[in-house]
Amino acid sequence: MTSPIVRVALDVPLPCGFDYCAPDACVGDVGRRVSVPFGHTEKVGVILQVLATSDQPAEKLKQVRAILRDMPPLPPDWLALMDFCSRYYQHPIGEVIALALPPALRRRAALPRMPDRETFHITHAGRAALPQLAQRSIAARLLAALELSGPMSRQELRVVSAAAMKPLPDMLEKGWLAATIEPPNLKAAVGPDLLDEQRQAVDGVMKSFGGFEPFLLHGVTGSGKTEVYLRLIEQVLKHGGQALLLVPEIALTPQLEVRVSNRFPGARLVSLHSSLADGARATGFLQALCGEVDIVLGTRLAVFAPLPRLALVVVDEEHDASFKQQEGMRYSARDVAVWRAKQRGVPILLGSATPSLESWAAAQSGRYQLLELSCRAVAAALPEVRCVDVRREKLQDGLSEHSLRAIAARLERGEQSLVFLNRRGYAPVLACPACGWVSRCPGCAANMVVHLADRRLRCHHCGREEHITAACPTCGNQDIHPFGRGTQRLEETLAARFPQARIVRVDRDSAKSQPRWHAMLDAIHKGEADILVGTQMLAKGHDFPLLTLVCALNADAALFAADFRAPERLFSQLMQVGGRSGRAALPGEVLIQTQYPEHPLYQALARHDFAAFAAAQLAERERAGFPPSTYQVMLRAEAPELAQALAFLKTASELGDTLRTAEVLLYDAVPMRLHRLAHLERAQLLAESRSRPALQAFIAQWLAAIRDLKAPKALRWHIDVDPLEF
DNA sequence: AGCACGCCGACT
DNA sequence: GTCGGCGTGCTC
Repeated sequence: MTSPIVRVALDVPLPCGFDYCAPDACVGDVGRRVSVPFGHTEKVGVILQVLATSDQPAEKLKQVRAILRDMPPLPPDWLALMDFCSRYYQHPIGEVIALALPPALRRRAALPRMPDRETFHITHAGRAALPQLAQRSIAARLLAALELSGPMSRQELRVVSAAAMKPLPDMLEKGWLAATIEPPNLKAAVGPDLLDEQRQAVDGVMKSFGGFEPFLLHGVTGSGKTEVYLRLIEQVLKHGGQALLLVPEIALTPQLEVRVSNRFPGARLVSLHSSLADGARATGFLQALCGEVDIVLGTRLAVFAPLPRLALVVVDEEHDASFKQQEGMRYSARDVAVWRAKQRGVPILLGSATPSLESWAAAQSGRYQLLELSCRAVAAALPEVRCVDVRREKLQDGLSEHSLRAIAARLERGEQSLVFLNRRGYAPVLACPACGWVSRCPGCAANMVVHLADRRLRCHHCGREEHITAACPTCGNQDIHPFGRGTQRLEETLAARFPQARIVRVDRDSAKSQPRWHAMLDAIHKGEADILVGTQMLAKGHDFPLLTLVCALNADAALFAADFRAPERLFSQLMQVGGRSGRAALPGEVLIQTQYPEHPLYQALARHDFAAFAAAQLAERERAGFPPSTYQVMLRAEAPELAQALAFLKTASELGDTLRTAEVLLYDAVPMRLHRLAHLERAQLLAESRSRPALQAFIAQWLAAIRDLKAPKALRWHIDVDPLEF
C-alpha cells in the first residue's frame, strides 16, 4: 500500500493544486493547513483533497513537512466556496484561499490566543482541600478567592495571583476546581415598535428561515432597514444560528457595531475588515470557524468567514460599489454572499434605498422577493426635491441665487445646510491663459488638482504632488489661475458670502484622520456648524438632526458620461445625500442645480420614484444590450506603451474569435477612459453574452490560451468578471 | 509570484 | 580573472 497523496492549494498564481506524499494523512485532514516544500522554499497551504494516486509521476512528488492540526479543518462548504470563486472569477485556487484566509493563518506560526470564555469555580473537593493547603500558596489563594467571590475567568484569576496559570492544570486534575463555559446570553434588548411594513418585511423573511430565499429590501433613508435586520438577527440568535452582516465600508462598521452590540449585549459579535490587526482578524476568523460567534459584521472580506451555523445573510447598501474588489481577484462580495446563501440553504436579505439595477431586475422578475419600506420611520416626510434651473439664473461662484437664499434662510432659523460637491481640492486645474499650459499629471491622463491650503498640485489618481509655482512653467506668465471649483474653493466662497456662518468642510483632505473625522461629526451633531461643504463622504450613513437643506452642485456631468452606470450612481448618490436632510422633526429640502431640470432622472428623483427611474434605465440597458440583460467580462492590459497593451489585447481577441461561440460577443480593444495611470498605458477588451454559462465556458478556455501567450515583460493583464468600471 | 540557473560588462 | 545585470523557466 502506497502513501496517501494530498492535493494542496498554495499561494502561487498557477491555476492548479500541488500533490504531495503525506504518509500520515487521512480524509479528516481535508481543509487542514499544511506546510510543504515548494521549489526552494517552504510554504503553508491548505489540503483540498486526500487521494490514493496522483496524476503526477511519483518521482516528482515531495513529502509534506507537517500537517498542521492546531485548528479545526476548514469545512467542506468553505472549500466549496473557494472553489466557486476560483472558477467564477477565473482566479487560481491558492490565491483565492490566500485572500480569504487571514494573513496570520497563512504562516506557520503559533495561532493567536483565543479569548477564553471559560470560568472556573471551586468544587467540594476543593473546599475539602483548602484547609490542608499552606495559606500563602497560590492554590490556596485561588481557591479562597473562588470561594469568596464565585466563578472567575482566567483573567480574573491572574488578578488574584500573577502566577495563577501555573498551578491551574494540576488543580483541575485534582478536581479542586472545574471549568464551565457560560452559554452566551442571546436575548435582545427591547427595540422600537415596528411599523406595518417593517413587520411585514420581518415576517416575510422569517417564513423562509431554513431554506434559501433571496430578498431585496427596498427602503428609503430613514425607513428603518437596520431595525428589520436586527429583528431578523434576534430570531436567528434565538434558534442558535449565526448571522452574517455585510456593510460597504470600514467607516460604517463601528457605528453599526455599537448598534448591534447594544441590541444583543450578550451575543458574541465579531467584526472583520481589512484594517484590523493581523491577530484580531485571525482570532475573529477562528472563533467563527469554531462556532463561537453569533454575529459576524464586516466589509466584503467577511463574506469568507467560515460559519458552521449560518442561518441568515444580510447585505446592507447592497448597491454600493465597495462590495466589488478592484484588484487581485475582482469579486463582488454581494454576489458571493448570494451564492453562499444558496449553498447553505439560508435566506439572504439585500437592503438599499437605491438597489443595484441587477438586484432590482431580479426582484422585478420574481427571482428575488421584493420587500418595500415606503415610509420613513423617523421623520414625518421625505424631503422636498427641487431642481434649480441654472440656465435662467446667473451663478455666483457656482451657486445660484435660489440656493444662496435657501442657505440664508437656514442660517436665520438656526438650521444646517449641506452643499454637496463631489470634487475635492480648491480647483480641478491650474492653467495659464497666455500659452494654454494646464497642470497635467506627467504620469496620468488627468489634470493635477489645485490644493491651495498647502499650495500644492495633487493628482487624485496616482497621488503625485508638486509645489505650485508663481509663474507658468512654460512661458513664465505670472498670471496663472485655478479654473473650476472644488470643495475648498466652495468653502472660501461661502465664508465670504456668509461671514457669520460656521462652515465645516468634510472631504478626504479635511477628514484625513479618524479622530479629526469624529471631531467633525461630533461638532456637526452638536449644532456647532451652520454650513457643511462636502463630497460623498458626507452622504453615507450619518444623520444630522439639524440639517434641513441639501444643495447639490455640478451633478449634470454624470448625465452624459460614457459609462452606462453613471446615471445609476448619480441617482443613488443624490438620493443618499438628499436623505441627510430633514430626518428629525424639521422638514427637509433638496435643491439640485442643473441645466436639465426636465431630465427624467431628476424628475424621478423629485418624486422619490426609484421604480420609475429603474424601469427607464432597465429598458435602456435591454435595448443597448448592457447588464443586467447581458453578462460581461473585461480583459485589461497595462504596459509602458499603449500600442503594447492594444497589441496584446488584439492577439487575445483573435485567439478569442477562434474559441467563442455565436452566443459570445467580443468588442474591439480600446484604451481605457483614464488611459494612462502612474506611467502605465491601459486598454481593455470586453466580452459579452446573454448566457452566463456560455460566457463562463468561453472565458475558461480563453484564459488558458491567453496564459500561454508570450507578452512583453513589462505588460500586465487581468480579467474582471462582472466589471463595474469602464 | 519567487527564485533559481544562465550567459555578457566594469571592478578589487 | 570575478561580481552582477535581468532573460526564461519551473514549482507537485
